[in-house]
Amino acid sequence: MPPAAFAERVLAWFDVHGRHGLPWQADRDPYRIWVSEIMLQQTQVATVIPYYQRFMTRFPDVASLAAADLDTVLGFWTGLGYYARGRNLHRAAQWVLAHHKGCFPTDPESLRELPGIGRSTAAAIAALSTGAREPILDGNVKRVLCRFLALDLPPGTARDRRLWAAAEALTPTSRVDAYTQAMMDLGATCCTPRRPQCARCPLRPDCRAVALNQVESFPRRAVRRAAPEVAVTLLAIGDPDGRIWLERRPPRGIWGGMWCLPECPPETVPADWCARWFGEVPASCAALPEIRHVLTHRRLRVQPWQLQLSSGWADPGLREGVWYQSGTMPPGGMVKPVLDLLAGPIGGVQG
DNA sequence: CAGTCGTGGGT
DNA sequence: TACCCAAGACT
Repeated sequence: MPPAAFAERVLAWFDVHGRHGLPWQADRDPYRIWVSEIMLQQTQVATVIPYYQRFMTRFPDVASLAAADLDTVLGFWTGLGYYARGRNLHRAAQWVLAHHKGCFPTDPESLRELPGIGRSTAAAIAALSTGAREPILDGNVKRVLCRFLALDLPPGTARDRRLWAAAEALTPTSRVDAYTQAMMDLGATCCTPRRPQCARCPLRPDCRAVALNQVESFPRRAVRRAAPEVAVTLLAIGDPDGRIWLERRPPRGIWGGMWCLPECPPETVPADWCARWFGEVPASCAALPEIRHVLTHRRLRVQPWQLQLSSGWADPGLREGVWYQSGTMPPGGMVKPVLDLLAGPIGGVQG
């Protein structure tokens, strides 16, 4: 099957069955496309849409994003996960202001200089915003090509080399923007990881995985170890005004740059920790129901404690953070377990 | 280069 | 329930 025929079939399918009304498809503004591509990394379309709408309303152009505080940006990223994307997005916007006079680049070389943009994302932005012939290789395309070629290699650089070569060879010379969107749509809605709808696939007649009757065997999966369980103790310390103490997590690592309840080291008694850092033994100290929170590489057993300070001048002095009134504007991005606690046990009781 | 980085949804 | 995985990039 010649490459031109491959693209023709994919495009014909796309014209009828592709997704055409997505919020980031209204125009070819590279800034808008960029934000969508970053949000869509490892995140499904349905999850992204509300976040994208809010984000674009608050940051309609790269200048407004660059001018904002990182806290404000991460506030709009709260709940999306992989918060390095938000941090990189903010840094990249400032890079564009400094090095491109606020005009968002569309060539792959300039795009690759921006933090958070790898080879595939750079190609996607270029292809979608200008129609340049730049092959992409995201998870959708990898799955489609692994099946079409019955490529029986484990995940890794060797397989990626083959897939990039195939993607390059199959990318057409015209309608590249539509083709790029088409391949992603095909993978997301037809050539799905499980229960693929091969009967509706334009590539079925020439799909080698179909010929082998082993579509779901491709792509080969990585052997993955179970995420280890980690115990985390979070302290919800209330002041006499009913506010909760929040701290910003270090810029790297889990929940980097996000606001969270202070972590009490294991083997340390919460009341002692409070006395150590707040100079006051709390008037009350009670354990709340454990929260189980799953991340990619860890399963957290979050043990929250609720502590109440009685001193009218309670001020940690020794720690960086803020007193947060539940229900008001958060100081920045908040992590999911803390959101849950503030919406439930903490916010409800403390008001 | 293998490990790291969130969260929600589907099965 | 406990997996799997979803428009990857970075170290």
